[in-house]
Amino acid sequence: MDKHYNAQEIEKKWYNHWTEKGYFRSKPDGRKAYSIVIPPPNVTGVLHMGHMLNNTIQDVLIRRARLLGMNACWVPGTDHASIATEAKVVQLLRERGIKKSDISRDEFLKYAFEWKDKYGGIILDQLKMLGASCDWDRTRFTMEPKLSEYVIKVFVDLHKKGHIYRGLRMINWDPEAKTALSNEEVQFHEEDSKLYKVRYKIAGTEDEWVTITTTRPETILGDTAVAVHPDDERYKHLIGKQVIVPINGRVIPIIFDAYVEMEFGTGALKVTPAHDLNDNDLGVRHKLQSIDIFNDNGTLSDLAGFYVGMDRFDVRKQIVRDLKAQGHIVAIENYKNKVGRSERTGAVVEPRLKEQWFLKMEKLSAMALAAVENGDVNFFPDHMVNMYRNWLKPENVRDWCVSRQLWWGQQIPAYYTKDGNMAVAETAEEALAILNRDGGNYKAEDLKQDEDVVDTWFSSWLWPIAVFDGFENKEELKYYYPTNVLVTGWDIMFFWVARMIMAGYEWAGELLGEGHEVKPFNDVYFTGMVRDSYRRKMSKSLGNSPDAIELIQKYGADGVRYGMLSCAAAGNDIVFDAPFDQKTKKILNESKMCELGRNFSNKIWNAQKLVTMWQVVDAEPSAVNRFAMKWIEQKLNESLETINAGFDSYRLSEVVMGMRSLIWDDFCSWYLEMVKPAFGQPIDRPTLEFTIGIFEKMMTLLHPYMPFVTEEVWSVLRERAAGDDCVVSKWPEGGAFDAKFLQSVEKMKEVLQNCREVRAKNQLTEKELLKMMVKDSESAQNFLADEGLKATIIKLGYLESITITAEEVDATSFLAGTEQYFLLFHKEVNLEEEIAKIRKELEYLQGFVISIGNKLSNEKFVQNGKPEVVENERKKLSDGHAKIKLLQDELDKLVNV
RNA sequence: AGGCGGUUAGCUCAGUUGGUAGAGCGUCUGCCUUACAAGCAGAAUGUCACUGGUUCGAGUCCUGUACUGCCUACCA
Repeated sequence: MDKHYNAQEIEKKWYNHWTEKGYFRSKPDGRKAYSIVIPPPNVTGVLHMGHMLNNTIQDVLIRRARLLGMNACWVPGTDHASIATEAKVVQLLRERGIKKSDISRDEFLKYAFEWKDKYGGIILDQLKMLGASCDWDRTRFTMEPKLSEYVIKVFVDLHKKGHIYRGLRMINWDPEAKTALSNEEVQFHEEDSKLYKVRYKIAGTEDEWVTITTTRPETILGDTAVAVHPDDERYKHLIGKQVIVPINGRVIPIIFDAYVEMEFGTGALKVTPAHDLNDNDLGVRHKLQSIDIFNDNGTLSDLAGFYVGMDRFDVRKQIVRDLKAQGHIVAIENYKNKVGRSERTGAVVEPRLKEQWFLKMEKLSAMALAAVENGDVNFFPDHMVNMYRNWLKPENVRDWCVSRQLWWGQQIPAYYTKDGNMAVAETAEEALAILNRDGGNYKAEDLKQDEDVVDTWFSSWLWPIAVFDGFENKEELKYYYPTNVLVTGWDIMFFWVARMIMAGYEWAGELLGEGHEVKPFNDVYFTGMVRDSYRRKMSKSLGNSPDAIELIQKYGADGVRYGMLSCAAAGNDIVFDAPFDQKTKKILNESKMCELGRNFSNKIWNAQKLVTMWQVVDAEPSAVNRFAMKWIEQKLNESLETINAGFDSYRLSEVVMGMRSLIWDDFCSWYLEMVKPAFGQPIDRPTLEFTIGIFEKMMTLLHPYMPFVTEEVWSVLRERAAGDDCVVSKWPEGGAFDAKFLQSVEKMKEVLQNCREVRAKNQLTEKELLKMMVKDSESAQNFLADEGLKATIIKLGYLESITITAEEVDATSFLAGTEQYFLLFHKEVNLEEEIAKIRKELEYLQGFVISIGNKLSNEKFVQNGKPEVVENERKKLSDGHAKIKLLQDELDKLVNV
């Protein structure tokens, strides 16, 4: 028989079995629903560590709900990820020699869908390898016809309600993708750059100058003012003066505005309203002209007048040379500043004034903030509320730019006429009707639909409603909505979580009517980021993420799941321990954490092997077995309380570690050793039956975390009828346990550990049976009164007998609780070592007793402390004194030898 | 600049209403003992960052400091 558990074969077998049986399918019925919607991964994405963490957590929660008898429904799907996917398709076409600008929108979409059909869904198959128990029949896609319909519907609805408007605003422009971006899609990072000090001549003078400071000399051509602080003594004489812009010679005013910081650079600032957010504000305040000197692709436009058609970064180099040649450069300094780059394309973002569609956020964000602040939606960990609040408070909220100059996405349902009229409607026909309602006489061919599409998040914010077709099917929505929990990374708290809450409050009420909850989920579980050993966020671009599939192949899905979850407290980043190859600097597909998971699978599988290979005999259980059964049942009941409480508060890593300890330490190392028959001997039937029953319960408990190995073990523990599978077994009911009894077993373990230590030190094998003597005392009498416990000590300690004695015993001794134990064997004891050990223990105990004595002699403690705490301290004190006496006697005895 | 975290064993981290600290890994010792060497048995290890306070009592609550991570904004 194999010594090692083989995860690969077994996992595949069981996943197929589960799906064939349809265990993951969910339809509304009389049971209580437990629903989760997956954070849809990018349709063309591949599984990475973040997904694994995220989806394992969701699977754990869903599987447990299923075991608890709820109607568990986990809805999978993918996101069309407009900008990311479009960027990929553009690149793919470029490789084939096709330029996006050369093909039509329809042709482009054809290619894009080809790409989607080819690569879309890979990630869903990978989730299956991980064991994700999604209802695959419900798989959705954010750009499928139905979901797109809903997007258009809500766009029109928001427009009707007056929340959506079109306006000329400063937006973030991605010159690579040639689209606007929302603020959230721009990432600022510190980069090395230069600070240029450039002097502008004051108009009407021969040799008077103002020196401004800039990081972007190429925008000089768009300057329409120079600004200084009104209190700046250096520039007071310039009131009413003008300066001449270098290169193009435009004459522009000097303006005074408190926005300027006197201490920075030269205290003078060039103002380019078209290309900087703050400059734009200045421009508005001082009614300055705004000159857009860039084309959409980042080259200079005709309006720049110079360097037309050159790329902005080439222009920066060239214009510096030219300024230098003309004597305008005063200084160039090295400087670090934060540069905004497009999250998707990495291009440096260009702030520009553009006509875009915006969604007013004032009302929506207030609703979303209230929902979390009043506890309607709960965050785990709860301190995430602070981050959320900070983002959503009114002064930080800006209107959401929802239009994107892309093709891959839902096209904005706005229709324009040549003479400047516009209507927003779900279809062109409706738009035509609206336009003609007030006496217009337009024909269908006169209308042109807006070229832009909506932001991806404008479709994903509907996800919890849309996946249940809530806009048309109220029954499913009523049953599954609100979903129980959303599991996602905190990095998309604003992109997505907040916006789903907004959408819920905006539409769920209308759809469901009075009396139904409108929030999209009860709880939000924020996972941390997965980082590498240098604490960098794992990402594809850094190449510092291990290959998820290879990890699964190496350690089994169970192993990887265990590894990730055992160190993933909610909200905490997890440092994944995959090592780097020192030579190649490449990350290896190895992990100690996952190895532990694999080892755990193996341990369980071996325990199963032991239990199933026993011969059985019809007989009464021995005292030891009766004791062992009583103990493990109560131990399980005790653990179950912590496990359930842990689940309810999403302490998933604590729960799995508790389970490991229960199964490995208590069940395997203690219980199985207690009931294990001697080699070649059979086990009595009641004990075997009971053991299998307990084993099954443990498999059910662990199943959410390690679904495959538990199913495998479940299947071989006994003959099974069809449909009797671990995945649909019943979560164990709790039961009573006697804390005092459990405590006495812990003490028994302590006695046995001491025995083992003595054996280890004296090289005594287990074959050598020892006699144990216990010094007579009330507690010793009580402790050993349990015949089962006594028999267990004899069995596991490899003892010949245990005797309570009042006589002096000359043998190796140890303390457990307040009793003194002696082990008799024929080898010499090492006196010095023994004395040193006792002295050390005495020292510790004396300090311990003194500190407790101080506490108890403190009247305030005795008066104010809780009675049970005080009582406990008294017990500790008297036990301490008793122990000290025993040790002191022992020490005296040894010293006097 | 504003906000939020973190600082506990060599490493990664738990520590849920305040009662002198835990796990796993790693290290060390002894074992290929018939379920398991992916294992078994045992051992060692801490001024709980620093400071002041509240309290009978502080890793835990409050003040401040240092270091560190992240988020948001600004940095011409």
